[in-house]
Amino acid sequence: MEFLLNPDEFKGPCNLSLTINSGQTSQPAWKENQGVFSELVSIKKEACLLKVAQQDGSLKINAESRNNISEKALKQRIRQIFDLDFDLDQLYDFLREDPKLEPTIDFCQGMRLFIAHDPFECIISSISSANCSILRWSRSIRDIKYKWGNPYSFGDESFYTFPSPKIISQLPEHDLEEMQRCEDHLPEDFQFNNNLQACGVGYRAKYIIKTAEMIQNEISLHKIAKMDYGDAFDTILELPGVGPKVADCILLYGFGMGEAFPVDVWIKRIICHLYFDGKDVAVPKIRDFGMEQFGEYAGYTQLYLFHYARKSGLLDKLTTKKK
DNA sequence: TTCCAGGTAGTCG
DNA sequence: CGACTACCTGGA
Repeated sequence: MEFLLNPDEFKGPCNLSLTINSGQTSQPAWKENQGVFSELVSIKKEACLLKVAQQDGSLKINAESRNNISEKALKQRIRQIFDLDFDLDQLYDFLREDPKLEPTIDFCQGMRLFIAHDPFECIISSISSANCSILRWSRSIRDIKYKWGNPYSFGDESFYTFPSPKIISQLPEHDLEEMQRCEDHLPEDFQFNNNLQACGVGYRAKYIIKTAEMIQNEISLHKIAKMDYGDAFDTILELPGVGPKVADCILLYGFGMGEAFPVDVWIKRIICHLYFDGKDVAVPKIRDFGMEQFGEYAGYTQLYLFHYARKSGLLDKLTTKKK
């Protein structure tokens, strides 16, 4: 199935590449080939290979699946993933009211939240991203999918689903545990690599396993999606490896809760520079400030400020000045 | 080679 | 509460 999603079907501009490549921690960037972005996405429980490309202001959508999917369900999913129901022009009106935020508009024209297509994958990605580079956690997620996800082939391309909470919860944590579970007689120099730590997640392996177990047994993602932001925040904070920053990333990029204001060290530096005269203010205070100051636009403001700071050279200035 | 980035959990006051 | 530090790993 192939069709165009025209600009009159969503609110404000949409820059696909900017949205997908802005380093949001919910999911690794989608596979790109000559401007076409592809990913295996579940639509009404049906595995579907989505291909999305920018065509002027429109989005060109191509979808393949074993069984038929209605165009309506497909469109709905696309709107959700790229946050197309959010009115960017309204955001720009808001940003223009603050001279400190106004410059971000030009740098981020058309950039939207890139909402995770799989909330569980988003949670594991976010835990893996804590204290870690984008390159490293993206690799880990890729390895996890490759090792334990279900493969789907479309033409000559292969994609893997992200494994379920049940599967992750039962994985060996590291080499030693994998060795202990193995009853076969193996050569002396056998390399154990079917464990989580072998995917480069480091000490987060135990958090990931325990989190998967809790999601499997006691915490319903379905319910979190329906909670208000405050309750959802308190609930996912219970997951091991999830602190305030990761919780806000999950709620923003995984569940589309726009009032979340994830504060990492970069955002802290940017906010201290812009709003506190370069003074060092503690992270929890920055979070309070952001939520109070930016309200329902806190999430987008965080996204825009970060991208703006990176592209304008402000970020470099803040690191070398070390303040 | 050593050093360092970068959130969370744990400990201590 | 706030301040401090260990934690895996990969890139400088």
